[in-house]
Amino acid sequence: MDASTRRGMTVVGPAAQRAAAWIAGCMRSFLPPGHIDALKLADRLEHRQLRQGQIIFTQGTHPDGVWMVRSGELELVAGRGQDRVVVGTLQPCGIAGDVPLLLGKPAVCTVRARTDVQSSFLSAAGFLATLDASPALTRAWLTALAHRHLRAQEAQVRTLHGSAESRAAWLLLREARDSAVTCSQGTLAAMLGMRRQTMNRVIKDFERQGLLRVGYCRLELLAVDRLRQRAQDRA
Amino acid sequence: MDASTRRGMTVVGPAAQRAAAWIAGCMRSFLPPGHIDALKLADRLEHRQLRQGQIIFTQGTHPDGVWMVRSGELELVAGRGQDRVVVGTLQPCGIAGDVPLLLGKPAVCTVRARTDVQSSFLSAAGFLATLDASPALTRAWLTALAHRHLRAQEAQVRTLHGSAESRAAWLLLREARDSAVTCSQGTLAAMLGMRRQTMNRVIKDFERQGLLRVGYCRLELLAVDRLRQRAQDRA
DNA sequence: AAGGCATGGTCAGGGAGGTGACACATTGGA
DNA sequence: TCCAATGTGTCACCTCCCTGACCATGCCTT
Repeated sequence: MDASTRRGMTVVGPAAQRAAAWIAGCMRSFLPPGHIDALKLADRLEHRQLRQGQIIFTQGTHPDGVWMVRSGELELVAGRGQDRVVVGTLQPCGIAGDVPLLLGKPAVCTVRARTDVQSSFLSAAGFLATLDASPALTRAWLTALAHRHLRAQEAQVRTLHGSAESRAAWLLLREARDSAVTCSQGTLAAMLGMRRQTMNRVIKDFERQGLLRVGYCRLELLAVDRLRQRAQDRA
Repeated sequence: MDASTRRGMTVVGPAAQRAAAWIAGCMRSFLPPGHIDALKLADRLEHRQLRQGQIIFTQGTHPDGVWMVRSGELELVAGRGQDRVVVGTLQPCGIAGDVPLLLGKPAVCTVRARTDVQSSFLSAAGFLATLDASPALTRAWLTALAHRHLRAQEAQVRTLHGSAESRAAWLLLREARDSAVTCSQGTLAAMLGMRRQTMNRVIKDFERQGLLRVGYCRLELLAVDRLRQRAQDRA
């Protein structure tokens, strides 16, 4: 924890300023540009590094704060073993833990670091205090949550119907960063409620058709346009 | 439209007061009790009656306001024909249209009145102005949206896995009002991404086992506890 | 270098659910 | 009162995906 974050609200250290700049970047579409309130939030943040595989909170428990992803990826998991379902992933600027805190209910998902993750942590008290202190941030948070909700609804529409091929193509396009998807085929399957074997069959078909290249825990998308077409067939 | 809603913010008519009481009831878990801001919102509301089957906005268009359900049921639909998917339903206190307005994006679902519906309508401008004017209401709205988001995530977890039986049992429990589900079997099937025939098979099985009674566009749940058990088998 | 563990690749068999079809019931409006 | 639209009930067929199994490969730790 940076000493400058201890000095209170009036004096703001360089770490907090960097954090504020990052937050403003994250919420650039949700906050009036250059709004000073980002600093109020940045001041309460605490940097946290997560190792790959680390679990930050578990299904059925109350998170003790909010995590905001700065780099790396988190995944939201429900169930275990054969019934493991990956409800979603959080890439940079993603937020975890706020919904259970707002509702005072235990989390419905376990949140796990898929890669090493740099994150900003905001304690439960700090989170609620920030919302009370800054209407502009509350409004921005509302918009950010609306964004996540829309994404979840889209996912539901896509996972309810369509062949394994079309759903897989859609998922790959959604999960890609720089035309590459970096997670195991088993995890991809768990995002669509299908089995590893089925996902592997689809992926190898795609590879044979030159749509992508397969590596270890890595898929490189070679023909995004043709994949997009596959995603729309029999939607 | 009530004349009293035209008199401005200072004088509040009885209709607005009734609306405020209703809103306070809806958001009782989200707003500090007795908070005066409910009146600010109630003052902008306009009563709207919807006939069964009426569509209030369509997938791909921009809603011109926010609808809040006072009685009856709305359904959120995506796709058409064979690919029709029912993403969710809104029962009393449900809200439609706010997410697209907040994001400035077109709606991903068509919203349709499943029954005759009494609703309160809030224009787009009124909605945004209300959020700007009342931090407490913004905060309440954030919590209400968190609630919907949690519900959507639960739905996704349940629809990704499990047999037709367990998913159907879960859905019936969720959609029931007073131990009865009032919609067609086709619509129930569309909520789970399955076919009418499959849903019918499951329902008739349930009926043979005494779990429910089948009517025209109506299912009466007779053994909620045993249904709940069915919902957990092979989750 | 070696071992353990996670992941990738593949196959045969079986079953759950989709497909298309048809008859009948119910509802609500002309 | 009749008719069209919508919903219910059921069937035979067939496809797609799950199941369980097995081995190969890549990665990390010791």
